[in-house]
Amino acid sequence: MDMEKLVSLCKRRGFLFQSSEIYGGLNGFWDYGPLGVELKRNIKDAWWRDMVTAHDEMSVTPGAPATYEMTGLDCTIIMHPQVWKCSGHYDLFCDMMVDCKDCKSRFRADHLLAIELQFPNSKETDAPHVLLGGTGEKEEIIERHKKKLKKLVRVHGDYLTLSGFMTYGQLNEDGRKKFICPECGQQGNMTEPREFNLMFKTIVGAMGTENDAAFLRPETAQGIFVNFKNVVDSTRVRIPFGIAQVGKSFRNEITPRNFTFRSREFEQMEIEFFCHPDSSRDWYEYWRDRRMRWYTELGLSGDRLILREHAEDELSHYSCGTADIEYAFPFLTEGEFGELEGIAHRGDFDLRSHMEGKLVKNEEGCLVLETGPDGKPKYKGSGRDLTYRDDQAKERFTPHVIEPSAGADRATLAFLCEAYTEDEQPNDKGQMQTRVVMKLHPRIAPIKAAVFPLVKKDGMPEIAQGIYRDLKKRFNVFYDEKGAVGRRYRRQDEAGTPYCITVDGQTLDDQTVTVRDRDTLEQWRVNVADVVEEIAGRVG
RNA sequence: GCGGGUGUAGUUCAAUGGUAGAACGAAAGCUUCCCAAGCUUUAGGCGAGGGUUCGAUUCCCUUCACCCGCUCCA
Repeated sequence: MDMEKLVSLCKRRGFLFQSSEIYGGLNGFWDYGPLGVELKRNIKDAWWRDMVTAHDEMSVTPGAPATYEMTGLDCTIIMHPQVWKCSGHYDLFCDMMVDCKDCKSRFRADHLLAIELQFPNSKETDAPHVLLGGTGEKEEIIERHKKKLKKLVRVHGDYLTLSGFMTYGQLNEDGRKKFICPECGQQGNMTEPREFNLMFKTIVGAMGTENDAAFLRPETAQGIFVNFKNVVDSTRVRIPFGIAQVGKSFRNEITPRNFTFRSREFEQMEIEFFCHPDSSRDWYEYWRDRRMRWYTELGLSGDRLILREHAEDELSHYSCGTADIEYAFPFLTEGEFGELEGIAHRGDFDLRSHMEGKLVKNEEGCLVLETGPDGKPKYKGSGRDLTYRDDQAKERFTPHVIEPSAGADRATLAFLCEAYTEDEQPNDKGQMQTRVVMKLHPRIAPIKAAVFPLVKKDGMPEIAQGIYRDLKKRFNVFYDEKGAVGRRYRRQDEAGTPYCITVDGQTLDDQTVTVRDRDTLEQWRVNVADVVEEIAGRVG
């Protein structure tokens, strides 16, 4: 499928517009049009209903290790700045970056390492002093510069590497002059480390200063963690249980690209599922499979949708298991997949972070409090007790967290891509014509049914309008009496409307109307009185 | 952020240093008994800002956006 065709259909039919388009647009921001807002809301509603309100906490859901409860939250976008310091986002998202002025490569100042070389056997008193730049292991960095090294060794003899890495950020001015770019080999050509903010910064208070800086949330999850105790205290939920939240998040992405796939303002659908450490692995597997099934059931086909378990070395420092649900978006190259949702086993990292302060992994692989140069905690936690007391087992523990975190905009985009179909259908003269049809699952289709009088006379519009009013009480439906009926059908095809109801001459005799299926073009007759139930039974 | 490409009507595209045309779409009317039909009519555009020029949609610069590649992607 050609992405340009989908983008143009989205604009033409009102699924998606560029934000602030009349002013030239704004990179990384998109608006949902009249059809798009319905589609996206249907997706969010389906998610909320399937995950939260329709969840049966009294019986064991198929595949689940036990019964569990689900509840929801809606937290603010701006939160206390300490939240992001303890969660690790502040350090991670507010980076110092270094660019090579020559080849324009960019590196994180704290990831760009320097290996210092000495040439003790050199006959020259002013023996060359170089710092090899690079990322990764020492051997990798030396390998990267091997050409240059060979030349140096020929002139100056063998070299010694001084022990210990230094990051570029730690180098003094002299060191930076001797630093060699790992990409192009130019020496002393890097910029100073510059601030690079992936979190949107704002000021709280009309007279606020930099001291009142706050951030728009880069994820919804933290609102759930900091409210964990509130939920436990106010709802009588017992572990295992999950808290769901749908809401906007913001990231100053370096390269927003690929339509809405990487936007700077986006909406997440997240669950933080709290369970006992001993059963966390089982719950992780449950949520991984449960979430995968959700997409499949709403129409994302098997071969374009994959579940990808992360390799050990790909895991975040706190995670002991992560899987991505990925979709083969048409704008990606063949064989590539884009992430729709990540299901992460986060252990007790988050709750502990907000109790104790920002955590890091030590040499033994254990999470410990990160300390600053003065030996004190770098970022202090809340000090609140976020452990959980199981009265029945008479046990107190810090719950482990399973996090299925889905992108609502990415899901919407995937459903749009999957739905876009072109087929050949005959026109009224029997000639084959290309038909564009959005084969959206009826449950998420923006318009559930359209009602037409076949022609605008003989009382057909009146009957059709009556059916329209009845349907409108329960569904988003559309009425149209203008022009040829074939044109009206095609319009609905592009909007993804699964059913069209047409009042014709026979209606006047026997009170039946035709129902047309969007995908098969089949038509069958239904009594006017049964239309609402007919549609209800089909759109769920 | 870098390199390349592209910005003309709602969409897809033309033409042009002398202020723009088509197709489809949209709207109105007539006609029409089932899949973008026909006839009539209407509305609608040079991404933005500078510069060169008597005059710029066209040439130049800047900027913004989109596409491709690189980079990045907790």
